Amino acid sequence: MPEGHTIHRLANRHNRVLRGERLRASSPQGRFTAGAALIDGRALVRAEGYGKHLLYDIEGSSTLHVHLGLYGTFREVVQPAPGPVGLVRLRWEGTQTCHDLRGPTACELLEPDAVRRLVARLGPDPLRRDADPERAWSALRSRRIPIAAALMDQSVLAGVGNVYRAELLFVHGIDPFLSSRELRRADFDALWSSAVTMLRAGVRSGRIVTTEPTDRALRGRAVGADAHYVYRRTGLPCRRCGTGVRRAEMAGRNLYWCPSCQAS
DNA sequence: GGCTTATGCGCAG
DNA sequence: TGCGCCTAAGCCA
Repeated sequence: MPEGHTIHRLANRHNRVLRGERLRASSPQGRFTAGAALIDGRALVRAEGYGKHLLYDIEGSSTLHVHLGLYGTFREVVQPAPGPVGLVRLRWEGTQTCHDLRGPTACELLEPDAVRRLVARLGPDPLRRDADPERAWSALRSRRIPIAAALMDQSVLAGVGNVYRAELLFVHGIDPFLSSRELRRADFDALWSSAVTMLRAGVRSGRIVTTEPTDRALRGRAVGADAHYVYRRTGLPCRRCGTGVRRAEMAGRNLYWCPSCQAS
């Protein structure tokens, strides 16, 4: 769900089915009534993903900014759509499809200045063609926090969340407690390259599957925890060495790692 | 059907 | 550091 891959997948989807059309907008829940009225009947020029943020360029209006947070979801149904169920912050409708946004952290209209400020505080997004990995590298060098915390910091790297950070560090055998400024350049290059690959795979499939088929307990389709090396596998044997996967809390989030494969 | 947990993040203190 | 947001999947019965 909502790490960068979800956001870019939604942006792609919305560009495909909503772009160019005059869209009806409403807020059945009532928390975005004024904003919805401002974009109602206007055309979507372009949807864009930036890290975990969705930005919608609306013709003749401000930019619609959506952040799903932990709970937010966008659900699409074919028209004619049934009446909204539950707390729908934004219902956005084209002729063919209807999109219901529930539980977002942010759903607001932003002026160009605010959009620039938002983007300015984000690090490079591995899913964007304009991403400059050097910015992430220098951000890591200038900090003195565990690499596992740095990868979650959206001003260092935009789009990576708790699942990808655990899997990225495992795949490259990096100790999550290593100081960000001690990270070797070769390891950074490998991390960045894998982030691009993993996130792109997530955009295609809509799920986070990081394990290679040869590393999976079951052949073929990755199911549940089978899709990951260490994320949410506390106590289970590491797929590479058999050591029990460990869990610790870091900055209020669960961190998972193999103490044997990821030792400094 | 109910309970637990969560892929995020801003804010109070 | 801990809380609040307030959806939905996964698990159990």
